[in-house]
Parts: sequence; structure tokens; C-alpha cells
Amino acid sequence: MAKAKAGGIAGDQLESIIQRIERLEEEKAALAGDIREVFAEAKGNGFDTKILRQVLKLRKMDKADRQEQDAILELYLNALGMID
Amino acid sequence: MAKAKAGGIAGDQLESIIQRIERLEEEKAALAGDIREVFAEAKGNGFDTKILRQVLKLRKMDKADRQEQDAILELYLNALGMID
Amino acid sequence: MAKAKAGGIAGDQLESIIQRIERLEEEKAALAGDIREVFAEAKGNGFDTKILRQVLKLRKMDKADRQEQDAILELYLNALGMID
Amino acid sequence: MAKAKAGGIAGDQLESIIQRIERLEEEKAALAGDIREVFAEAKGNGFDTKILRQVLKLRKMDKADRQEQDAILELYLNALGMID
DNA sequence: AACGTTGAAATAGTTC
DNA sequence: GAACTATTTCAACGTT
Repeated sequence: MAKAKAGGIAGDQLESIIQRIERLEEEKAALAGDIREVFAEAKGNGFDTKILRQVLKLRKMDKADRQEQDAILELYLNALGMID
Repeated sequence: MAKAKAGGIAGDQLESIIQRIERLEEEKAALAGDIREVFAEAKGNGFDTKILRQVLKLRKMDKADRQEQDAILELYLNALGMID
Repeated sequence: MAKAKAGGIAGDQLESIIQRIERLEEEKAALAGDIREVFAEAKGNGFDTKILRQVLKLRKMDKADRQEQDAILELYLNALGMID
Repeated sequence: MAKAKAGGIAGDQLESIIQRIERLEEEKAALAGDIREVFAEAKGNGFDTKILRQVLKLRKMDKADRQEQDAILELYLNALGMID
């Protein structure tokens, strides 16, 4: 009900939420721009961006894979009553 | 060898590039997390996140095309129980 | 009215497209149901669905990882002028 | 040991479960591919896939809530150049 | 039964 | 402008 009338508290809250998110998204977009620049620079130095992306992707997957391995190990140990 | 760099100086460069990008992506991911938090908080305060996203989207489009603004506004007012 | 000038070729085509997709989606939904059943049955036999899902996920990631590895290898070989 | 099955008969069961699910998921993925093809074909015939998806979505909702139908209809007719 | 989490689907953006 | 990739959105699942 608090939010029933416009211009009320809910209106202020809404405005605040929107602004905070828009601010964060600006920063995020700026970082995306920085990343693009690094790629462009790398390309200028003769690196193949496609390969670069593939390397990055693989490293990310490896990391995720390791985390999965740990998670499943823990899950099994847990199921066997060996931890927790 | 100019094209497909490997080893030596190029190896150092490659490492640097990878690290810089991974660092920037971490920061980007952190911001994405912050944004998620704001949404979660808003939700906790009774806002409908789906509609919030529509509002954000519309505001972004605005610079280019304001046409759907009335529709989304009505949608949001409706969600807030301000109009039937 | 809809197909207003309906009866036109576009109307027929549209109808056909919609129906084909809806049919395929029904089949897809049926498969999703089958999968759910297998999980339920497994659970009934004492298996932990969470672990099951984790195993499935890991197997999928392993496969994807292998594909990535192949892709990057090819990319490198290509960059070195060793294939194609 | 009943809870956390491993080895022997349970191992066979586990393998069977995993295989059945992976098989079903393959079929599901194949259907998703078929659907994508239909969309691609429709696109080739001049249909707007985005609007097609909206139509599908609306038809699905219909059983529960027909409210937005008019809007999407106008949208689609417009896309087909039948109005405005 | 709502909540957060996670996986799939869709859209947007980028590159060639 | 077509294909590919990245991001965002949506829906399902398990959890509390």
C-alpha cells in the first residue's frame, strides 16, 4: 500500500533503484570498452583475437571444471557420510 | 613468425594480455553481482524486478525511440496498484 | 480479420510455421517430461538427484572441454600454416 | 550403504540412468535444432522471427490469459504490412 | 509456497 | 548482411 500513491516513498525508492543500476551498468559498459581496447591493442601487435578468445574461454572452462570436480567430490563424500 | 607469435617476448606479451583481460572481466563480473544485489534488494522492498528491467530498457531506448514509454509506464503503474 | 486479407499466401504460410513449431515444442516438452520421470525413478531407487545432475553436468563439460581443446588446436595449427 | 549407492548393481543402475538421460537430452537437443531450422526457413520467407516468437508465446499464454492478444496481433499485422 | 540458484533460450552486438 | 559470440532474460528445480 505504501507504494499506492505516486510521488510517495515508493516513487523515491524507485528512482533510487533505477539510478543505482544505471550507474553500475555504466561502469560495466566502461569495462567492456576497456576489454575491447586490450583486444584491439593485441591485434595491433600481431595476435589473433580469435585464438585469444579461445584461450580465455578454455581457461575459464578449466577453472569451472575444477570447481565442478571439487563440488562433486564433496557431494560424494557427503553422501558417504565422510564429511560434515 | 610475425603472424603466429609464440615463445620469448611474444609469450610475455601474451601472458600480459591474458592477465589484463581476465582482470577486467573479474571486475565486470563483480559489477554484475552488484547489480544483481540491487535487484534483490528492490525485490525485497516489494518491487517487481521484471518490470524494473522493462523500465531500464525503455530508458535506454529513449535516446533513440520513446514510442513504447506510455505502455511501460502504464504497466508499471498497474503493477504498483496505481491504476486498475 | 486477422489474417485479414487473410487467405493470402502469407496467412497460410504463417499458420503452417506456427503449427510446425508448436508441434515440435510439444515433442520437446514430452521429452522433458520423460527426463523428469527418469530422475523420479532414480530417486525412488535411492539415488541422489543432486549428485546425478552434477555427474551429468560434469560429463557435458568434459565433452565441451574436449571440443574446445580440438578447436584451439586446429586454430593454432591453422595460424602456423600447418593445415588447410 | 543403501543411501549412497556405489559399485555393483547400483553401479549398473547408475550407468543406465545416466545413459537414458543423456539419450533423452540428445533427442531434446535435436528437436531444438529442428525448431531453429523452421525459424530460419521462416526468416528466409520474409517473416520476422522475433514477432513469430511473440505470437507463439501469446498462444501459449492464451489458455491462461488472453489479455495481450490484441497488441501482438496488431504488431504482427503491422509487420506483415497489412495495416498502417 | 516463496526464494534463490542454475540451466536453457532469446536477443543484442560484433566481426567479417 | 550473415554468422558468430556475448549478454540478458526466462523458466525449472531444489530448498527452506
